[in-house]
Amino acid sequence: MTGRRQEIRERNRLSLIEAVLDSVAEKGISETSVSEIIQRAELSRGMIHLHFGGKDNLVNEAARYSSEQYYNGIYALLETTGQTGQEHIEMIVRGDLGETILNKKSVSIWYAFRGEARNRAAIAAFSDTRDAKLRNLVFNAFARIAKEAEIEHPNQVARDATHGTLAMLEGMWTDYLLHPDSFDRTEAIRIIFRFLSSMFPNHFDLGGALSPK
Amino acid sequence: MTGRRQEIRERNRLSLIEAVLDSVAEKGISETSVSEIIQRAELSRGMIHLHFGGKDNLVNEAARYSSEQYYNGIYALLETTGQTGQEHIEMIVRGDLGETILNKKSVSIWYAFRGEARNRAAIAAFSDTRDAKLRNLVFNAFARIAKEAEIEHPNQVARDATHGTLAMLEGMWTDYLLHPDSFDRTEAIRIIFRFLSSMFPNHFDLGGALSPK
DNA sequence: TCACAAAATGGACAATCGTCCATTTAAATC
DNA sequence: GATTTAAATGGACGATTGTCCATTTTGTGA
Repeated sequence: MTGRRQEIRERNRLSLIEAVLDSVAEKGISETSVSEIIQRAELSRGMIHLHFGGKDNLVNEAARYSSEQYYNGIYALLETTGQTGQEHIEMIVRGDLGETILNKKSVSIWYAFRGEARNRAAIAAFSDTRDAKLRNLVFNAFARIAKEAEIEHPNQVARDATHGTLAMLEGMWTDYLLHPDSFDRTEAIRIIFRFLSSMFPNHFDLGGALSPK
Repeated sequence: MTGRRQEIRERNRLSLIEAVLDSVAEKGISETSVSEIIQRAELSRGMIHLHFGGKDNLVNEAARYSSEQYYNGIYALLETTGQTGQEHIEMIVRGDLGETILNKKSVSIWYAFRGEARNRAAIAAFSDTRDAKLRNLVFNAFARIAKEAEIEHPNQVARDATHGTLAMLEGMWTDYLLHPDSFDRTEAIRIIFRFLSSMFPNHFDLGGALSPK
């Protein structure tokens, strides 16, 4: 049997990353120590140095991993929906605010890393990557919608709609962070579509995307 | 000369709080140690224990102080403007995104504390207070606007507009956090008013508030 | 000016931090 | 089954953490 060695190695590596994320979610970054991590991963002290060369690198890898998980989740959803611009937007809004992507653990982790982003270039970079990818998806959808709507300055409107929608989603995440138990996903989604249906009445209503005429 | 003793005492107390905020802004929460704080405040090691009973209490006080500063800033602006709903909204939007309130230091501090909010009840409480006060101001303004606009369900619309606008402001702060140098305040403001002018075309345009007819 | 007391000092302290490496374990190869 | 070697272990290490208090400083009132 070959490869077993490497298989265990990679499993341990992943255990460390997941231990960091669990700890960050439960206790915050400042209480995520080496002792805390290896205890959760049920591995020995030296493993962090062996696999990552130090605690900081491990934390950075955990941030990257978490960021990739988010984007993969959104992207997977996009492949299950229709191809109109408004369908894409609806899927992104519903996905970004759905239980799978927005939950207590993910939001704790995300904001914990954000809080460190200003002082850790590596973490800021992953935060950015996630943003840029999503922004592109959303802009392409709004660009199509704005063109179809036959309004003036469709490109600028698409840019503004992208910026505004993403900002609103971001703000909804903050609401959830601060009040996870009273947060109302349905209401959050309706609010976003209320704004979008005012801007593009032929493409959205309060319930989400409209079929093309 | 009496009171001089207490005056020095309070100045030192404040120095400690400001030292915490400076350190959090520059190095993040996890690197804000007792040594770092007393070095910045140019005071002795024992002062933290003497004035606050421990480091955690001091950090909590710093979070409260910072939160109060924000609200005071917004509130001061409100007193310099007209009294229509749309003027209030415009002032809050412009104020919240203006240099005085939104700058590199304030945003670093705010997001650093947010990242800890999930794991420190005291900090979450201040975060909430700031939110609740602002939410109230904004809702009252939109309630007047929605009533004037003579639309259906004015109360629900006002609630949604409040929620959406605050979420967008929140999202703009995040943009600034991640890209303080390329962030465009004018653009951010225009985007918000683009959304608002779609919802309330008689009250807003891309430039902000409209005079009542 | 002197005695009193409040405030500030700065070092001692145990606990914990992250790093590193000599040693042990166990998979892979012969 | 014996040998090789990569991976994992866990304790030693110096540095740093936050707390606390015996001592010193300094403003206040007699």
